[in-house]
Amino acid sequence: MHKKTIEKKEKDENKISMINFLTIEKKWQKSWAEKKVFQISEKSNKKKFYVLEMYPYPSGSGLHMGHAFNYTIGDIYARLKRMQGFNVLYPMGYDSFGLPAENAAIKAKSHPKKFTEEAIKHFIEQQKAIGLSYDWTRIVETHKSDYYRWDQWIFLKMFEKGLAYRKKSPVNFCSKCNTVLANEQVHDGKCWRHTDTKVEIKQLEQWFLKITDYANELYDNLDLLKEWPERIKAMQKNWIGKSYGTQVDFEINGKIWPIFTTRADTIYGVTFMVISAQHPRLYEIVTREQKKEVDKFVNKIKSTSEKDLEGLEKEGAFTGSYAINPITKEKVPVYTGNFVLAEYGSGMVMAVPAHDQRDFEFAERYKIPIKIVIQPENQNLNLNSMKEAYVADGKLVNSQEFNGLNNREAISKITELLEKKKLGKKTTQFKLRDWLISRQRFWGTPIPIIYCEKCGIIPVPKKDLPVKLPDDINFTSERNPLIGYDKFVKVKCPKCNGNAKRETDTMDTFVNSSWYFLRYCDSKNKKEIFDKKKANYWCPIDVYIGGAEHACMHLIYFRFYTKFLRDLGLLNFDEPTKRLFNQGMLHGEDGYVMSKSRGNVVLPEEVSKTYGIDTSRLFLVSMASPDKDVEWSSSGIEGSLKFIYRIFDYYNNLKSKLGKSSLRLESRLNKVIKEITSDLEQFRYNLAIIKLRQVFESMENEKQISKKDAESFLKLLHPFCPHITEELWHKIGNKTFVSKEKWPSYDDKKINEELEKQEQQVNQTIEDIKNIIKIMKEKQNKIPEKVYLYLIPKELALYKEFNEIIEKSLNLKINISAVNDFKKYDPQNKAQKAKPGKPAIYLE
RNA sequence: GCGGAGGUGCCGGAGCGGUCUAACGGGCUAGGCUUAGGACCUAGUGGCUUAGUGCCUUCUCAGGUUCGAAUCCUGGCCUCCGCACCA
Repeated sequence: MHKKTIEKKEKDENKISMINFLTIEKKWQKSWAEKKVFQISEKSNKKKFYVLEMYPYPSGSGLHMGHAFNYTIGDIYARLKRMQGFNVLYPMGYDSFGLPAENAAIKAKSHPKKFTEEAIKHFIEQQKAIGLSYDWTRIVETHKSDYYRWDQWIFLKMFEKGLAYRKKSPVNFCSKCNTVLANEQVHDGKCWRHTDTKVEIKQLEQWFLKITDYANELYDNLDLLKEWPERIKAMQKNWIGKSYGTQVDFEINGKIWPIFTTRADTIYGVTFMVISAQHPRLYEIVTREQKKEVDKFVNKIKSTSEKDLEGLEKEGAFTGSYAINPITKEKVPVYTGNFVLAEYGSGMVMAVPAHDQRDFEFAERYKIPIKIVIQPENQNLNLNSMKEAYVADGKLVNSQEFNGLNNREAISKITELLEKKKLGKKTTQFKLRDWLISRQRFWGTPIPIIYCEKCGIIPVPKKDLPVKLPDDINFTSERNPLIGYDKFVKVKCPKCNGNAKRETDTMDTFVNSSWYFLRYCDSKNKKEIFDKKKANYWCPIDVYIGGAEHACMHLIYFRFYTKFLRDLGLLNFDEPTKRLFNQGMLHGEDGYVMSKSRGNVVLPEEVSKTYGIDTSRLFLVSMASPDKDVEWSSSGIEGSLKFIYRIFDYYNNLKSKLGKSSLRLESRLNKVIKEITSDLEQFRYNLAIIKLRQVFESMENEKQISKKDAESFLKLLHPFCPHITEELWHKIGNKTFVSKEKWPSYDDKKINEELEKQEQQVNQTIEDIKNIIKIMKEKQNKIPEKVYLYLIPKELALYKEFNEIIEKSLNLKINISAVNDFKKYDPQNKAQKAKPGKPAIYLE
C-alpha cells in the first residue's frame, strides 16, 4: 500500500474511532443524571420558564423518530432558556390510561397495568437516549392512584358546584371502543380512534361536565392568546361557535316555546315552525291525529345517526299543533323535521322559507306558503320565479312598521320590540355542548359516585378517595370487568349505610390530561392536588408544544379545567399556556405519516448507531421550519453528519488555532449570536442552523480564534447537539457542563458591516478571476497557472490577509502588487484597470 | 358553504419593496484524491454573451401601485387543513 493510502486510511479510522457517538451519548447522559444537572426547584431567584410538550400515551410499540422530532423541539427550547439564565421547568409524564393497553390486556387475559408500566419503562429509556433534558423527578403517570385521585377530587368539586351532572341524552357510541364518546371525539361522524367506524347514537344516562358554563370565556379569551397559531384559534372558535341572535317566545297550545334565531328581521316571514325529531319534548305538541305520522317519521330518523343526516333531503311530519307568532299573532303549523338539531339552540326553529334555504326546501316539499319580507336593492323577488331562498341583505317589506328598514338594522329594532313586550330578548348561542366523560371501560379513572337505593346519587366522600381500580381482576371478556366485580361494586351508602352500588364507568382519559401540567409543579404532593404557591409560580406554561390534532379536544378541555380550578381559588391565571407551538408531522421516506402499520417508521436508536442522536436531532430541525411537515431522508442526514465531522475535526485541532480572533470573526460571531438567539426564540431552528454553518465556515477560514469565541460556537450548537458539545466542551479543557453555561451574549458595537463588505469584495474578486479562467479555458484553450492582482495601495493589506483563502479557493498561486509598484510584473498593462473596491487582474 | 394556511429552481426550503438567478441542505454533473469503489475536497447546476462584461427569461396566473416587485394591492386558478343542515 502507498504511504499516502495508509495515512488516509489511518485518518479515516481515526475519524470513526474519534466519534463513537454512543459512548459519548451514554457518558453524558449518565453524568447529567448523576450530577442532577436538570433538576430544578421553585426556590430560585432566577425568573421561571415553563416548557412543556404534550405528554404521550405510552404505546407498546415505543417511540419513533416522529416523537423524537417533537421532543427535540422542546428540548432545544428548554436548553436555550436554561442557558439564558431562566429557572426552567421541563418535565415529562405519561397519559397512561387508555384503550390500547386495555385491549392488549383483554387479548392476553392479563392486566393493563402490566402493559402500561412496561411501555412507560421503554419510553423513558428511549427518551433518555435522545438526550432530553427533563427533570425526571417530576414524572407524572396518570394511571397511578396518587394522580387519578385528584381527577376524582376535581370531579367531586365540580359535582358540588353543579358542573358534573348525570343526564339521559342521545350520545355517540363507538362499537369498536365499546364505549360512548364526547362530541369532540367524533370526527366527521366517525370515532377519532377508529376512522372507519361510524358513531352510533344511543339514548343513555351518562356523566357530563358542564363546559358550556365557560363557553363564553373560552371563546372570548381566544383573542387574548396572541401567541397561539391562528389556525388553532380559528378551529376552537368554530367549535365553540358563538353566535349572537334573538330569543323569540312562540306560544304553542298555551305554553311558551322559546326559539333562537339570528334573523329576527325575518320574523314577519315565518310561515311554519320546525322542531327537531330528537327533541325530548316533541310529543307534548303532537296531536292524537298526527301521532301515527310523526311516529313513522321519528322511527325513520332513528336509524340514521345525527351526523349522517348531512346531505339528506329535508323531511318531516306535521305535529298537528300551531304556534303563535309573538309579533304578528299569526298561527303557523309546527312540523317536526330532520334538519333541526335537538342540541342546538332550543331544538326548534322558526322557519322563514323565503330567506333560508333549508326552510325553502322544506316548504316546497310540503307545500307550505312562502312569504317574502326582504327585498334586495336591485332585484325584485317574485314568489313564482323563486328557485331558492334569498339569504342576503335588503329592505324589509310586508313587515308593518318595519317596512323600508335595512334588514341589519331591523334585527336590533325587532329585538328591541320583543324585549319591550317581554316576548323575547337578545341572546348568544354556542355550538359547544357539555363534555360527556363517562366511558364504559376499565382502564381509566373511576367516577367517584355511589348509587344508593334510598338516597340516589351520592358522591364518594373526599376522605375515601381514591376510588382505586382493583389489581386482582380478570380480563376475560370485552365487557368492563368492573361490572359484576362485587369487591368493587358493592358498597355501603356513605349517607345511610344501606346497600349501594359503585359507578363502574370510568372517565374519559382527556380528563387526566386536562390538568397534568399543574401536577408537574408539585408532583409528589400527597395532601393536596398541588401547592397553590408552586403552581402559581411555574404556571402558566410559557411554551406548549404539540400537534394540531388536539385543537378541539385537549386544547379546549385544559383551558376549561384551568378556568374551573381558578374559580376554586387554586390558580391566579386564566389560561393554561401563553404560547402554543404546533410542530409538523414527520413523514417517512415514502411521504406518508410515520406509522408502524405502514412500515415506514424510522427508529432513533437505529439511526443513532451510525449517525449519533445529535446528528439526528440536528437533521430533524434543519430540514424546514419545525411547524411544517417534513419527510425523513436517509441521504439528507448525511449532510448533517458531514457538518458534525467538520466540527469535531476543528475542535480536535483547536490548540493550533487558539489565539486572538480577527475583528472580522468577532463581527461575524456577534452578528450570528444576535440572530441565532432570536431565531431560536421564535422556533426558526432551521435558520439558526444555517447561520451556525456559515459562521463555522468563517471559523475554518480564519487562522486564529480566541478560546472564548470557540466556546461561544459550542454553546450556540449545544441546544441542537447536547452530547457532542458537552464532549468537545471538556475536550478543550473545561470542567463545567456546557448545559449549564451562560448563553453567549453579543455586542452590537462589534458587529461591523464594513468588514463584511470587505469580505464580499474579496469574494467578488474571486468570482471575477474564476470567470476569466472559464473564458480562457473556453476561448483560448489555456489553463492559467498564476494570478496577478494589482491593487490600490489602501487595499493591499486586505488582500494580503485573504491571500491564503483566495489561493485555496482557486487552487492557484497569486501574486499581489500595488498599482504604483514600478517593479511589478504586468506584461499586458492590466494594472491601470484597478479601481477602489476592484483590483485589476492578470492571468497567465 | 364557512374558516385557516399555502403555491419559489431537479427536490426540500429561506427570502417578503432595490444589493435576487434567489441563502442553506439534498440531488445531479465535472474535476481532484484513490489500484478501484466509498468517504473526503473543489467547481458547476435558467439562457445567450464576455478577460472579470452585457443582455434576456424566471419565484402559480392575469392585471395594478412604484423610478424599482418573488416581495405591496386587486382578481382568477390550484393545493392542504379544520368545521359543516348551528337556525
